[in-house]
Amino acid sequence: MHTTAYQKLTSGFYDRPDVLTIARELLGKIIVTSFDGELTTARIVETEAYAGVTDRASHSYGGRRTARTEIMYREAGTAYVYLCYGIHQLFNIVTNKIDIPHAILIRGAEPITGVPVMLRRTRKKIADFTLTRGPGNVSKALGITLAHTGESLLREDFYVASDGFVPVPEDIIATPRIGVDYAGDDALLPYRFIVRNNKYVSGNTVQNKVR
DNA sequence: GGGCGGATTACCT
DNA sequence: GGTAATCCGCCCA
Repeated sequence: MHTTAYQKLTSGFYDRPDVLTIARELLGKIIVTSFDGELTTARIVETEAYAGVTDRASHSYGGRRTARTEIMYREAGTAYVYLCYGIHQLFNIVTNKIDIPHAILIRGAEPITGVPVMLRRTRKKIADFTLTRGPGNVSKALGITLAHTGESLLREDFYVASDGFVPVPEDIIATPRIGVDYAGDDALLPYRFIVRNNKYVSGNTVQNKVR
């Protein structure tokens, strides 16, 4: 498997005003990491949009700027990685203009290349659907850590690409986001995008409800 | 300087 | 369905 047919997404893909459109279009795209010469790739099947200062579920709600959230205000195509529950490192992609803190959480992906490397990183023995299902597992399998927060996705060893595949519209479902009950009414917004019937999508209960 | 809780996961009953 | 694991970020003092 070579990456020569992959077209790296450019600044223009990320630098657009509608974070929901970008989150939807990221379905089917491929995350590529080649840290320490170890190539791992996986096709995105689940995303969540976080719509900046007006979104109560977002870390940047109300324009909050801290050492951690500062990354969200950077240029489109920057990686925002943060620690959740003291254990899991969650990978987001910053979108829109500088100072507009939109971000998209990558919640699920389907392994393509480098499964043995992913198995070692996750300390799993078998490559079942849990390998890259759920945001914590996606980062772990692809080797994405807190050290990558603030880094550009336009670089050579960490980016998102297209191989021309696009899910048909009927296979894309929008649902409420997972684990954001604290956000009041905003927890009900359909800002989560999933590929229908894909086993690498988390939260199947919600998926079934929406069906 | 201290206390609390989370954009989760895996393993338990 | 319940909960332990595990720790940084955030807020308040």
